[in-house]
Amino acid sequence: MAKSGKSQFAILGMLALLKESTGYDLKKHMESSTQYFWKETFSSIYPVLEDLENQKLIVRVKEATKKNDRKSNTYRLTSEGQRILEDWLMQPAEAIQLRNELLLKLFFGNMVSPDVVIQHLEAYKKELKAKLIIYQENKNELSKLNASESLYSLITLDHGIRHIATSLRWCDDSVKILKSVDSQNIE
Amino acid sequence: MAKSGKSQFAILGMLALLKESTGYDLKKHMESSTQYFWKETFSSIYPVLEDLENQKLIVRVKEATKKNDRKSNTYRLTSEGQRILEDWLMQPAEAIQLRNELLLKLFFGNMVSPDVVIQHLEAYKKELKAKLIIYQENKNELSKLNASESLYSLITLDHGIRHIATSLRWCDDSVKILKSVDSQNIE
DNA sequence: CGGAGCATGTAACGCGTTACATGATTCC
DNA sequence: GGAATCATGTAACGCGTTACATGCTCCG
Repeated sequence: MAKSGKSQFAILGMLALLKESTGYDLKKHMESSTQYFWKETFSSIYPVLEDLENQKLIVRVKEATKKNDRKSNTYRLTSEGQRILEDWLMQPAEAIQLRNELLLKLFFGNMVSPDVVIQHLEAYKKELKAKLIIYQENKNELSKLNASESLYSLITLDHGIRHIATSLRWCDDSVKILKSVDSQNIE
Repeated sequence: MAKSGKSQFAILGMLALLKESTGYDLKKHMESSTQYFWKETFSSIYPVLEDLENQKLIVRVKEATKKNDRKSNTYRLTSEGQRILEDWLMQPAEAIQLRNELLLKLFFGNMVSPDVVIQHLEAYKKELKAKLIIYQENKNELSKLNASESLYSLITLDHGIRHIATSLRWCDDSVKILKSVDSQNIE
């Protein structure tokens, strides 16, 4: 019953990292670390947490007893939860199948003016640049920690940074191509 | 009623490209062109086609009359469909929010042996290499056409190829890092 | 004759997202 | 006092995926 999927493992993993956490805090930490490849909403976190508790994969170490500190539920992994998490970590990851609306629009680019396509690319560039700044900041922060703590965060973050750089170059090159084609048509 | 979302536009766009097509053929063409950033299943295509017809965005130009050629329905865009498609093409594309299971597993990499992580990366590399070959073949095919026909296909395909190349390099570099860390711990 | 490919659909399910709803606490 | 943040949840919806179900035709 209730959610099953991958959210479960994302939450389990995050809980393992934090040792102890509330649902709220789990989300905050995801926002500052996994946000670019994994997000959860409160609407999935709380039911999943309940589910996980029912499955004995996590335990509530602090109850929301109406009048204690901040009416928050704090959870911790059980050894069974630890085992399930490790099992999942060892399974091969399923290939992602993305739906990229920008690429879909570009693919149909000949149905509109090249200017429209160029505008889409420019807007995308803007997004990418903003993201790049954030990622670079994150990277700087992580670099201050010792390697054993930040190793895997840095590897995943590096993935993001490299892909942004690649996208940025692709945007620039594509815009150039479109502009040159456009000017040829005008002549 | 029935599907709305983006599938609608993907199908509308593909129909515009093909001028006339059956649902089956639409899917075949997507498989050989947009598959790496957009896919549709028969279970979505047929209901969407019905929906689109009800909305007068497409018309059935050949009916499946039990005993005509192959009992297939052939559709074509209406001018209204053309308009709706162009409207959508001009709207800014929504940012994709991906869920990348591989990255999630890597992020939690310190909970398992580095070998497990390396295996994930190697498996991913294998996938990427297989894809790269297909994309490169597609690119060769497209290069034979004249530029105006293949321009946008090449741009989107190029996006895929570049990102694969980037991922491949990232995998290699990450494996190297993990192996060096691993050997340090053994000492 | 048999298998691959053509062709169309339905039903159920999974599962994430959005909107809705509430209330305490901290800080300015 | 009021905004921002902490904190938790429910209900409905959207919408894609999987499994199921069927039948023709072309080719060897």
